[in-house]
Amino acid sequence: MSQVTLMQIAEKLNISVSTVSKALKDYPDVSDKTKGLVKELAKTLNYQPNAFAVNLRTKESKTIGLIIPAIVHHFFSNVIKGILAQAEKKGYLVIILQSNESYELEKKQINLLLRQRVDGILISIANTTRNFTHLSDVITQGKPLVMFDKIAKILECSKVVIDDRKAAKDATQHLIDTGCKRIAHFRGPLLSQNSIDRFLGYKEALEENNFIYDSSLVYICECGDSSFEEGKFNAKKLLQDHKDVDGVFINTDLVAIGALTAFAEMGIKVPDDISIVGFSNWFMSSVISPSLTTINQPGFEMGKAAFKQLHKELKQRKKSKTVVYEKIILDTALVKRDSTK
Amino acid sequence: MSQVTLMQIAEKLNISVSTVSKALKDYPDVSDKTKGLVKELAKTLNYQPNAFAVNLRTKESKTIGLIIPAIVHHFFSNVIKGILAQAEKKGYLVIILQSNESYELEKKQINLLLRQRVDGILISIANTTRNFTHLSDVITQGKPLVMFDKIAKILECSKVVIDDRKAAKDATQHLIDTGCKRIAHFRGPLLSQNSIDRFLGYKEALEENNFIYDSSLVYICECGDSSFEEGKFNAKKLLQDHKDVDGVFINTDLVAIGALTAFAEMGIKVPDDISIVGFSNWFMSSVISPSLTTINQPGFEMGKAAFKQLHKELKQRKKSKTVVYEKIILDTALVKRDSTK
DNA sequence: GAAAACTACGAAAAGGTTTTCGTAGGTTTG
DNA sequence: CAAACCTACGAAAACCTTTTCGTAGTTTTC
Repeated sequence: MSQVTLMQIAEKLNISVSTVSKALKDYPDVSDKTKGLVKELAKTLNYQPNAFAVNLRTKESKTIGLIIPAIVHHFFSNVIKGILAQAEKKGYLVIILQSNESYELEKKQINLLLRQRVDGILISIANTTRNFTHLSDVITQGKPLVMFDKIAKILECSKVVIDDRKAAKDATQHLIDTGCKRIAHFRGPLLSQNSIDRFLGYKEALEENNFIYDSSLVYICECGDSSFEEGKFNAKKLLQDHKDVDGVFINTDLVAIGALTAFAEMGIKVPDDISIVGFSNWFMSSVISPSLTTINQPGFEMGKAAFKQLHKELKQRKKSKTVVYEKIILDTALVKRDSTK
Repeated sequence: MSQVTLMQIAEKLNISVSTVSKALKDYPDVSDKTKGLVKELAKTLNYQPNAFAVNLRTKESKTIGLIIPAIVHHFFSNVIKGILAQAEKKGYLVIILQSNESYELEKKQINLLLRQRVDGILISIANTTRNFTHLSDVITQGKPLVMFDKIAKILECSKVVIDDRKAAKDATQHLIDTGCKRIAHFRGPLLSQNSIDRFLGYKEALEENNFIYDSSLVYICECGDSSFEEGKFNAKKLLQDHKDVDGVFINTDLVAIGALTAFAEMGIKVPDDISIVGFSNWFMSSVISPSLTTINQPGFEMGKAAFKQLHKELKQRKKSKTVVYEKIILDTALVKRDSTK
C-alpha cells in the first residue's frame, strides 16, 4: 500500500537514488542497460513520483486556482468547461473556488490559493469588489494572474473579455432596426463594470439614432439569485410607468425570461407589443416560448483563452522572458429569435 | 518577493528553526516571550508556511479531487456548489475534473489525482464506465472514495444517492392519479444505472395499478448534449406510433422540455391532451410554459452530504479507527406544475 | 544536599525528489 | 605517452517543515 520511492528502487538494484531518478527521466549520462533495469522495476512496483516532494523541489505544482462568482450559471459553467479542457491538454489541474459575489470571500480565497502556492490564478471578480490590493498582491508575489469577463480595468495583468458596450449597442440597434420607437433598459448593478458598459452601449445606440435618452426608462436589477423575479417585477413596473414602450434591452437572459413571463401573464404580446433582447444566450433562451433574441457570449472560448494566456505567461516566466500582458477581446454575436420582429 | 522561511526568521532572532516552528504553533515548551517575538516578526515579514514542504512532511494536502461527467448541467453544478461550500467550511480545496462521460478520461483523471496525492476523491461516474478497477485502486491505496448520484453498486465505498426507482414510481403514480390511462416513458441510456432504476420505477407503478406494461411505449434517449433534440424527436415519433398515449414520464427535464416544445409545435395541448412529468427540477422547468411537473433532485444537498461523508472518513482514518462505509439516500419530491392536471 | 522534576531551547532526522558537481576508469588525440 | 576527453555513475546539497529526543540549567522535593 505504502508508496514506492526512488530509494527503494535504488536499493533493490544496488545503485544510487540519483541514477534512478536520472534513468526515469532519460538523462543522457545513464547507460541504456541501467535505464532498462530501472524502468522495468519502476513499472512492476508501480512507482509514482511523490508529488509533494516534486513540488517542493521544483517550486511548482502544475496546479492553478480559479475563482468565480457563481458556478450554477450557464455562462460561467461554460467558462469553467473551457478552462478545464485547456488545462487538461497542458497537464494542469484546477482548484475551483466560488466567491459568491462576495469581496470578503474573494479576498480570503486569494490568500488560500497563495498559501497553497498554486502556479497561477484565474479570476472573474465579484460585483462587490472595489479594493484590488488582494489581486495586486498576487502580481507582486510574482504569480501570473489572468482576469476574465468581470475584470478590474485598473489592474495591470492580462484580461479576456467581450466588448460589453459594443454588444449592448448591437442589441439596442437591433431593436431600433426592427422598428422600436421607445426602448427601455433593465440594467444590472450600478457598480458592476459590465452593467455600466452595457448601459453605455444602450445609450450610445439611442444617441446615434437620435433617440432621446430617458433615464426613467432604465430599471435596475441585482442579477443575483432572484434574477427571474426581478425581471417579472420590473416588467410589471415598466408597464405601469410607461404605456408607450415597445422594446426592452435586458442586461441578462434570466431577467429577460422573467420579463417575458410577466408580459405573457399580463397579455402583452412579444414581439408584437413589446420586443425584447437579452444578453448571454443561455441555453434556456432558445427553448423558451417565444424564444429570446439575445447576445451570444462565448463562455467556453473565454475559458479556453484565459487559460491559454495564463499558460503563456507561465512559460514566459520560466524562461525569464519579460511577461507581456494582453487584453483579449472575444467576439459576441446577436442571435435573432422570436422575441424581436 | 521570494517567500519567507522559518530559517530566515530563526536567523534574525538568533534562535533555532525548531523553536520558531513550535512558537508559531503554540507548543507549550516555548516561553511566552519567545512566542511573542516570533509571532511579531512572522507577521511583519508576512510569513506563510510553504505548503509544499508541509504536504511532504504531513503527507496530506487538504485537497480533494472531484470527477464529474459534466459541469454545464444544472444538477451537477448544484452538486459542485454544495461540495465547495462544505469543503470551504472544513478548510479543504477541491480539484475539479470533467470526465465528459468518457470511461477512458475518467480512468486517466483518477490516476492524475492519485499521482497528485489528493487526500480523497469524490466521483460521479461516466455512463460508459463498466470496469471499476481504477476506482477500486483508489480504495486499495487507502484513499477515501465517495461516489454520488451515478454510482457503481458493486464497489465497497460510501455512496450518496437518491432513490431513482421510488422517485420514478412517484412520478408515474402522479400521472395515473391525474387520470392518465396510457403512459409512455422516455428513458435514458440502456446501461446507465439511474436510467435503469427510473425505468423500473415506471414499470412498477404501472404494475401496481394494473396497467399493462407495453415495451413499445418506451423510447430511449442518450441524454447527452442533444437532449433537447432527442426529446423533440421522440415526442414526434410517439405521436406517430401511438395516438392514444395521454401521459409521458421522461428521464430528464431537458428531454421533457424538448418534448413539450414538439407537442406545442404540433398543436398537442399539455396537459389536456398529454401530461408530462420530467426529472431533476432544472430551474428552466419552472419558467417554461407550460411549466413542467418534475421530480426535485437535491443537488446542493447531495454535494454537501458527499463531502461530509468524505471528511468523516478522512477523520476516521486519521484516528486509525475502522472506516464505516455509508449509503446515504436523499429525499426527492414531486413538484407539481402545469404539465400535469 | 542530593534526587527528582521542570523549563526552554536546539540538534537532527525524516519526508522524497532534483540537479549540480565530482570522479574513477576507460578511450581518443597529437 | 602525456594530455584531453568520454562514459557512467554517486555524493550531497537543496527545497522547508515537523517532531522526536536530548540536554543544560534551574527549581522543587524530602
